[in-house]
Formats: sequence, C-alpha cells, structure tokens
Amino acid sequence: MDKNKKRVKQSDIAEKLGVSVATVSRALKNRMEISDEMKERVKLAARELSYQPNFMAANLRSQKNFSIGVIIPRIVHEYMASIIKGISQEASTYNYQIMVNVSDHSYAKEVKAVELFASGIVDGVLVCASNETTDVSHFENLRNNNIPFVMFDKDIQKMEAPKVVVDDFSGAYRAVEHLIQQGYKNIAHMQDNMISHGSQKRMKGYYSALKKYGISKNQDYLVSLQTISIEESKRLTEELLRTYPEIDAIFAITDEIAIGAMQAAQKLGKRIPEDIGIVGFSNWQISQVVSPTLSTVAQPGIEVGRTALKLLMQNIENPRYFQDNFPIKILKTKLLVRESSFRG
Amino acid sequence: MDKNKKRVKQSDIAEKLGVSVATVSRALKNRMEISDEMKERVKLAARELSYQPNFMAANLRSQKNFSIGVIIPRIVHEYMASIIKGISQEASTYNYQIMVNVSDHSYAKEVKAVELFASGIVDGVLVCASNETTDVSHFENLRNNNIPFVMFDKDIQKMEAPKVVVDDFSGAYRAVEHLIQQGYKNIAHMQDNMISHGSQKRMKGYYSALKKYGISKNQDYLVSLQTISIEESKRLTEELLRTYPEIDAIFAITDEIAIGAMQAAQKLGKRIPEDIGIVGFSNWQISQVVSPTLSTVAQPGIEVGRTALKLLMQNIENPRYFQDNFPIKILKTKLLVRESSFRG
DNA sequence: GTGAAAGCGCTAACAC
DNA sequence: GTGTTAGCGCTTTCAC
Repeated sequence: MDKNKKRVKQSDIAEKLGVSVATVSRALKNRMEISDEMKERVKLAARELSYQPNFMAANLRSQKNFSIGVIIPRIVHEYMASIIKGISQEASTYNYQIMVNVSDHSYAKEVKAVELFASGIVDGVLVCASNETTDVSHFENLRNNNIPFVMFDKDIQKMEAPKVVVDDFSGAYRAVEHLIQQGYKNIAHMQDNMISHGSQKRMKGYYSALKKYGISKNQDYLVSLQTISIEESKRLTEELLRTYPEIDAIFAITDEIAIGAMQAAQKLGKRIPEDIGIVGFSNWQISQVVSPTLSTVAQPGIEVGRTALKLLMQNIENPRYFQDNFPIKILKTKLLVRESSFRG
Repeated sequence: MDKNKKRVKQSDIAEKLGVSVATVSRALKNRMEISDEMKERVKLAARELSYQPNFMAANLRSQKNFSIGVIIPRIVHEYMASIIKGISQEASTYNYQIMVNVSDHSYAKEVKAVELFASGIVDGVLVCASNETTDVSHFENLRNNNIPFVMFDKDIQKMEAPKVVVDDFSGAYRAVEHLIQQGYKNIAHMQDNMISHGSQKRMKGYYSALKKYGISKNQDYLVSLQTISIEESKRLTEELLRTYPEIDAIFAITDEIAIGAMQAAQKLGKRIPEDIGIVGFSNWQISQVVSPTLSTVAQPGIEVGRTALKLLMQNIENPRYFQDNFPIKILKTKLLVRESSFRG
C-alpha cells in the first residue's frame, strides 16, 4: 500500500526545478510572461512527476468550481433523462461538471438540495421544481448567495427567474386541431390532477382549438387523473367511454395516459383510429411501439437542457447578465401524426 | 445589486462575539469541548449574520468533498436511470452528492471523465464502462491518486476492482428453462454483437438450459444484431422465422430486441404465445404495455446502484477495506412470466 | 521573466 | 473550554 506516497504538488515541481511555485503555477497556466523555455521545463517536470492539479485548492482561491447543480424531481423518466443529457452535453463544452440531485417530488428534499447548492459548492443551479412545490422562498437562498439559477420544464408562475419551458399551449392546440381535421367531433381530454402551469396550458390549448373550430365545450369530456399511470387511465377511460359512447377522440396529457386510453378503447371493441382517435404528449419511445403507433406531441428534451445550461452559463460568466429582467424561453413542440389518429 | 455584500465567514462571527475562529468552528461542529452556552451564542450569531459555511475551504482542509463521481455510458436508458436513482438514494443517506458524467459510449470521453475525477474533485468513483472500452489503463489514474472506485453493471474481466453486476447467467438460464417447461422445443436466441461479458453470460445461460434439458444446440438459431433497435430486431427475426419456420420460441437479450421479435412474429401471422413464445431481458416499462405483455428477466437497477454506492463508501471510509481482494457482488435477476410465453 | 509573500476560509494540533 | 498558530495547495499582487 502506497499510503505514504503523497500527491505531488506545484511546490514539488518548483523544488525539483529550483524555481518558485509562482513560476510553476504561471507556467502551467500558460501565462505569457513566462518564457517558452521555462514553460517547457515546468510541463516536462510536471509530467515526469505525474503532477495532478488540486482543484479544491484552485477553486478555493478562485471561488469557482466549474460545476453546476441540477435539481430534478425524477430520474427514471424518459423526458427528464433527455433533458439531463442535453445539460450534460452542453456543460461539457464549457468544461463544467453537473451535480445531480433528485428531489423525488418531495418539497423537503428540494429545499435541502437548494440549500446545499446555495452553500457555494456549485457555480450555478438548474432546477425543475417538484410537484409539491408551491412555496418558492427557498430559492431566495440562491439569490442571497449570488448563485445564478435557471428553472426548466416546470413553470411556477410567481417565481421570477429565467425559465426554459416547452410550448404546451400550441402543442395541445395543434394536437386537437389535428383531431378535428381528421373528422373527429367529440373530443375528450384526459389530464393530470396537477394544477401545474403546464397542465393548464395544455388544457387551454385543447379548449382553444375546440373554440376555433366552433365546437362547444363539454365539461363531461374532461377527466382528471389522481395518479398518473396506465392502469388508472385505462380504468377512467373505460368509465368515460361507457358513459359517453359518442366520444370519438381523446387528447391525453401524457403518452402514459394515452396508452391507458388506447387499452380501454380496445377493450371496449373500438377500433383505433377508425372509431376513436387518440393523441398523447411527450413522444416517449413507447409511443412508437404500441399498436397502433401513438400520435403524440414531441417535447425537445435535449434542447431544453442545452438551452437552460446556456442561459445559466451566460449568467455565470456575466453576473449582471439578466439585470433582473428574466427571459422565458419557450421551445417548440412538434406534433407527430402516427396511426392512432390518422384516418387519411 | 449587492455585489459588494461579501459572504459572511467564521471570522465575522468570531469578531462579533469577541472569540476566536477556532471556537466558532468548533461550536458550529458541535464539538463537546465547547460549552453549551458558547454553542448557543455562536449559532445564534451565525443565524443573525446568515452565515453559510464555505465547503470549498473546509474540503481543502479536510481533503474530502463529500461527492462521488459517476460515469455512465448513457442516461436516456431506463435501466441506467434506475441505477442512478439507487446511487442517488443511497448517497443521500451519507450526505454525499453525485457528479454524473455521461461518456456516451465513447472511450475518449470516458478517459477524460476518469482523469477529471482522478484529479481529486470527488472522494470516490462509480463507473459503468462504455461499450468501446477494452483498454482499462485509464483507471490506473484513480489508483495512483488513491481514489477508490467500484465498477457496476458492465463486468470487464481483466479489470481488477470491486464490481456490482446482475446474474446474467442464471437469469438467462431460468428464462430458457421456463420456455422449455412451457413446451417450446426450438428456441432461438437473439443477442447483441457486443462481446461484453454480460452478453456472453446470457448466451451461456441459454445454452446451459438447453443442455440440461437435452436439447441439442443449433448454431442457426443464434442471431447477433449489429445495432440494437426494434427495427433491426424485427428485420432479422422475420428473416430467421422465414428460414426456420420450426422455431417456436425466442429468448432475446433485451426487451427492445424481444419487442422487435414480437412484431416480426405477428407480421408473419404467428400467435403469441400459442405459436411462438418470447422472453426478453431487463423489464422495461414498455414490456408491460406491449400486447401481449412481454415476459422478461427483471434486473434490480436500484439495488445495483445502492450496492455499488455502499461498497464505495466502505472503501472511502476505510481506505484499506478491500486489501486488494476485490469483491464481486452478483445481484439476483428475477423471471417475470407474462403473456408472451405462458400457455398454461 | 521570475520570486516572495500574502492570503482564499476553514480545521486541527498544541497550548493553557 | 477556549485561544494561538500553522497550514491545506493554489493564485495573485507586488516587487525587482
């Protein structure tokens, strides 16, 4: 065991070369005041001694740590994972690392995560609030410590901060418009029970499309799920379709719900898309595999991640970048018409 | 802008109270040599000044940073995400953070990530090697810097390190045994082209079950996919079933491949499970949604993550814990019999 | 172009 | 119980 083999530091290089640590530090950082010859000597020695910089020390000095904190409610979730992928990709172009903290949709955990990140172990924070989060005072911790942050995916209205979200409204609008154009008349909407801004926007998009095409709204065609799951959706959809057999289309707020709806429709002997059209939201991989394939509204997860990180980096590089004028980036969703809603 | 509002530090508290920084530091850490009264005074003052500890400074001193690096090949991947979830859960019980670095199955990126983590910004590393990784010399960086690490999911044979993997062999064995017990006779195996240890184990499990039940092995029933995708699997399975119509069961190395196989079988007018039985591997959510539902071998992702992190923490807490005698934890897989292979 | 020296904020060894 | 002091390893004035 080489427990006594200490890590080589700049002073070791300095000693070996008979120069000062300052020179070593500068040479390693390629400062131009150092002669090329010295740079070479230092770098050579560094390699010989297999020197590895100690970032903790450098960070303490420079008050930066080249890492950003990411708070998300879930990780086993295709859309979230794709956002992380985007964040991760973009971060690496800045040579930044990401620290991922999963709140598990617990407000308490989110608060803890925010406090931790506010303590200075990261240069900035990206956060997607949990479903439980209504009080947003914990984010003041970040402000007080001058840690810039950007919110993504979930838009908490009263929160003043830079945000990156997707266009829920027009995504929903186009989905419903498409159903109408396919000749469907009685279009139901399955939503979650969240009073989240995104859910509301989707609902508004749904109603707006109906209105535009002169279809009067029917409260009975609106169903809210308590828990989001295929089973729950299947159960409620079956109930809905039995009660209102005239319903010939469903716009579901997520693919999961859409698939439950498909299963219910099929169970009742309805043909998709002939008898009933179905459109989901998110474009999960699963939506291409079910039979018939599911039409859905694709959300650009990777782009959301990249955009959020870019915004954050601008704020990190220039602390007064936003000047209290917080941008809200709304990324475009895209309707993908597949079998479940296309009758030509 | 309160740019000149400097962060309050221990010395500010000390000054305000007329005590030394040492006392403040100790009081905040609840050391018992400090009187309760002083602890109270210090904590009160800390709160009044809204003091936030500077972890960078503390870390530099203590040479710890309470974070561990995680290197994974992909993140948009249900099984990986569940492993991360497990790591994340367990880490939080130790008050550790995780730094996630995605290699994207690129050897070069993996090397970079290892080097970064070897530089001392984390107390330990968990790594799942990329598919490109055959040379493992980069991990020496971690050893040289006394950064403990644990490998998970992917078992690179020549790599001597603590490992956490799942029992691919017996998972595959039981899947095939189940098919045999259901009366299937001509069982094909669809695998990936990776020469990965896991794939090989599954193949061995497949052959071993056949042998056990006296079924002679037929090389023609073994298909390797160049790229893993539903389409590719569908194409190759169709080819396979056209060439060898006697095949009445398929054991696929992933759920993705299994689903492609299901689609091919259905396209050829074969009924599942009556005419052909299919079993996958991984228990993706999708496997419960396809019709018929897919039998599969579940891998305990969360457990893999938790176990890997626990092993790592033991090594962090006691650097000579493993004494060069590296454990390999093999977690149990579980066969889930669903519709696609059950004919009662 | 290079060196000396002063910290970054905190912890810990050693006093008393 | 509390203070003094000496760093952790690096960066950065300020000299020369």
